[in-house]
Amino acid sequence: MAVVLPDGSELTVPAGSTIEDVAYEIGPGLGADTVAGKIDGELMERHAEVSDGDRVEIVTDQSDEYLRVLRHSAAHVFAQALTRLYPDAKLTIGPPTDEGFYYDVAGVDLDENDLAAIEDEMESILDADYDIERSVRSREDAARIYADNEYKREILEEEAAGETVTFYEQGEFEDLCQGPHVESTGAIGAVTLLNISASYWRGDEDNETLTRVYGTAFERESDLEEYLEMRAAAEERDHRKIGQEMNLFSIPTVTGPGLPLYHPPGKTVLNELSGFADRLNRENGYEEVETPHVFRTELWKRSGHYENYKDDMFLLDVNDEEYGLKPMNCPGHATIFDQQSWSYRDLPKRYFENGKVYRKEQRGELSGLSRVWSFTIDDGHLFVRPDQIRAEIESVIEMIFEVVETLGLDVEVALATRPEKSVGGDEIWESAETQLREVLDAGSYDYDVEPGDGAFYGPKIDFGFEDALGRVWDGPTVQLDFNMPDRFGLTYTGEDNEEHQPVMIHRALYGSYERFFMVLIEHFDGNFPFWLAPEQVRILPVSDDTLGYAHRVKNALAEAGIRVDVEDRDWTVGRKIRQGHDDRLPYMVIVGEDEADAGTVSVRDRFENQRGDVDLDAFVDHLVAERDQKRVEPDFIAE
RNA sequence: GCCGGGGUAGCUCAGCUGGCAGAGCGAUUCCUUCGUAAGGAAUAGGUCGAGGGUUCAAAUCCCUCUUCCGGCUCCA
Repeated sequence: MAVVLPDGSELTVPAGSTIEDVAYEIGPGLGADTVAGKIDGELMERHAEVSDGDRVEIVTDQSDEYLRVLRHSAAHVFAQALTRLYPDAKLTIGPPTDEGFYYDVAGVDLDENDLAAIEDEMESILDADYDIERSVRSREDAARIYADNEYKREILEEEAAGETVTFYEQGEFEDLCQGPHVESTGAIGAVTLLNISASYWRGDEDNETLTRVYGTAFERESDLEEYLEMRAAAEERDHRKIGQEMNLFSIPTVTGPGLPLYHPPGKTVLNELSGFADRLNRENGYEEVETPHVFRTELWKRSGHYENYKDDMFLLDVNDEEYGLKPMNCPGHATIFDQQSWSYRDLPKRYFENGKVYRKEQRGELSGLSRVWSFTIDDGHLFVRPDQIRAEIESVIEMIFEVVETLGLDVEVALATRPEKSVGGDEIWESAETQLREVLDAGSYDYDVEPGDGAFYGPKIDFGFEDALGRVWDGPTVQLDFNMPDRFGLTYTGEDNEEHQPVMIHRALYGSYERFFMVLIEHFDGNFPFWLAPEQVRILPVSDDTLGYAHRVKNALAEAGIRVDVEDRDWTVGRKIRQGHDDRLPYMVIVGEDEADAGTVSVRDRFENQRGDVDLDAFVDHLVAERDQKRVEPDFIAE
């Protein structure tokens, strides 16, 4: 039989060959270095058998996947150390992740103070350099070994397919595991435990709570140090920290959880964002509407939100009648559409609202601006004929990419399909999902499919952004909805003079302003592009003698619509500059006697570039252009 | 909602094996009028998240609540 190698060539090997055999077939050096392999892209143990036609890739300590293998082994080292210190601990699963590994355990009560001792034990296991050896046992033997561990027995029963299972041994420790692993514990150069939390057995909240310990491992100590420094740097970019430093927003305890307050500088940024969205909406034929924050629950019974999300809504009793704060804007917009009759010639109808919504999310979920109880969606709802669906979705995706590219963000695209809890028939869902998929394919966008992740009323395309710590959050979205128009009885008159049902498209360019703000703060580390910066320019007079000229310069900039202030505190110039950098200003303007006499300014940007003897009008012209073109970085001095 | 860790001056934090509530920054006042990343001095500033308990005595120990953080689960 033959397997296909990464370079596309075919290699003939005897039937029953393993990955390691394939490697030896390629060359004895490679065979000896083989740690694991990939069959059709899936990471496998090096003893795994290959089949005819498989795409086979050899993993050595030079491969990208090696780190994953090493971290899996590090998880075993953790388990070994834990078992030594806590013999009653029951191991469950301990996989590698993108950043490191975790191990879920039961039967122990750990807190963060216990990690240091476990880490010490792990170090000594690395030093001991135990060989990591694979062994094969019968399922009966394995079950006997795990007589006291119901979790491992459950894994044996449900997940181990064959009559035999594999174990990996290192020193006195062994663990049921499919591998692959590194040669010996000494191959793991550096290991650390990061934090401790809870998880549920098999990820089901009805199951027992397990203790999850997160850690990471590297080949070299220097790599670990680099990683820890990176993490520390990422923490510095945390939007909650920067939000405080730049006076953007606060979420005080007294106002209730997840209810952010925007301070003037924060609101300034939000206004710029909504202005940008206004322009895009106007250019794309949207009409702005406005709806109240509270409605009769009757409305959400009609839309289906009440049935699905009643427990997460803020409900009010008003004169013995139930009202609720709006968790979504779409029922309001559908109702507006329903207030008059429409011809097929009127469609598509595109409504838009910066609509504040309220959702009583689970308390443990709230986090800065990324998960909140009150947030504003730049919410658009399109009422379209079936033949208009594709063009409208394409247009929305173009608008989203205009935002993403203007700001230089990285975005992940995902198609989310029908969830378990959903309304509407099979054909409707099928058709909706197919159309979204076709648009994505036609535009040759890279995207993942997330089965079951759609909204209850329809499938959607989600656009995700990473925060400073690499967590992905949903931002922009396009959702196709055949169900809401049905529930609201929406119609238009067709060319045939018959009544037809329009299709609804829900869309948001930012998602929620709150979350998008979080993404921007962390992406730019608070160093907003000029057009977004709360304070765009600060004038620093060298001494009080030039305060008057400083104000004249300020007025000249303010007249051009620049957000500008004069630093008039009794400080040295050095101190003022220091503060200006701490405040993340795009530009500072220093004015002293020389500038006052010449009618010029001295400009300093956030990159510490400076240029003196600058003509004021030329500077203003540049700022206006930089603002209007939404350039990402201050470039007056660079240009 | 679940597990773990936190909440002390406007901000960042120390104090928490019980014994007079602290520092730096910021603010205010005074001195200084300064040329590209922190000039000097003085002063003010606190219901130690809230409530209850133990104690001669609680920021400190115990309980309840609240809120934040890290994960888990959830996310229209």
